[in-house]
Amino acid sequence: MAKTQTSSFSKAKPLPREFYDRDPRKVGRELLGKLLIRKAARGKLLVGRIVEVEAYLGKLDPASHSFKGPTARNEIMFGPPGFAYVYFIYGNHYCLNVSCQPPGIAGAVLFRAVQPLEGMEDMAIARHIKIARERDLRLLTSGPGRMAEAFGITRQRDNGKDFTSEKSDLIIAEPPESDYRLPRILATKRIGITKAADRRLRYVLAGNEFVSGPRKMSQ
DNA sequence: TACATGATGCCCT
DNA sequence: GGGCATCATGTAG
Repeated sequence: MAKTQTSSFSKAKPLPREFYDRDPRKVGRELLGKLLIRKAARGKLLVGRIVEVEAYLGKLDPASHSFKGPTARNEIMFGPPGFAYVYFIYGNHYCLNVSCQPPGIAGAVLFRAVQPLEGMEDMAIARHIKIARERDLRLLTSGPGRMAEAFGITRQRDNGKDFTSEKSDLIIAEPPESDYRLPRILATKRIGITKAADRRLRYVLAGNEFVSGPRKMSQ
């Protein structure tokens, strides 16, 4: 592990708006392997490789928050693609999504887990946990609520943020070239929903340690 | 104004 | 594997 003075991720450029201007199923699959980057205070970075996402298909999808049409909470999903939709759930947790498809058409991809690559110390502080061994790293970002907490995501701070702006402190970028080869992608049922529960709209990187919940095809 | 619900995680068996 | 904390939001009244 070579320690570098400046992060190899500091020059990462956000993916363009067009990337998100498509069906959430396509966006979700293609987000796997990409980097979620939070530019924190004093030039510090939090970086994770996206390993698990779920697609939500707006008015075509009873499980989507936007199924019944726009409200104050979900309006971001009805706006332009590439913006953060953050919601609070179960009285405890925030979950991070990115809006997809053109204005007027709701759709989103939920980020469920990333593999931490940089800023693990700060993530551990944000999560209020200690990392004693390698396998504890899972506790940082495996699961949507954990991941959001590790990255300091809140609705107040991040809802409506533009993932595609160079000025944004929350972006998604292509990993540096040659650094990574994409594994196989598995499509499984989504987690924790009751409506449209049989649709395989959860996408995970096969065999990745940091995927939350089932890592194989369920039935 | 009241109430039911939930795209979760943690702790206890 | 199961129970539960805890509150923003939507919907009904």
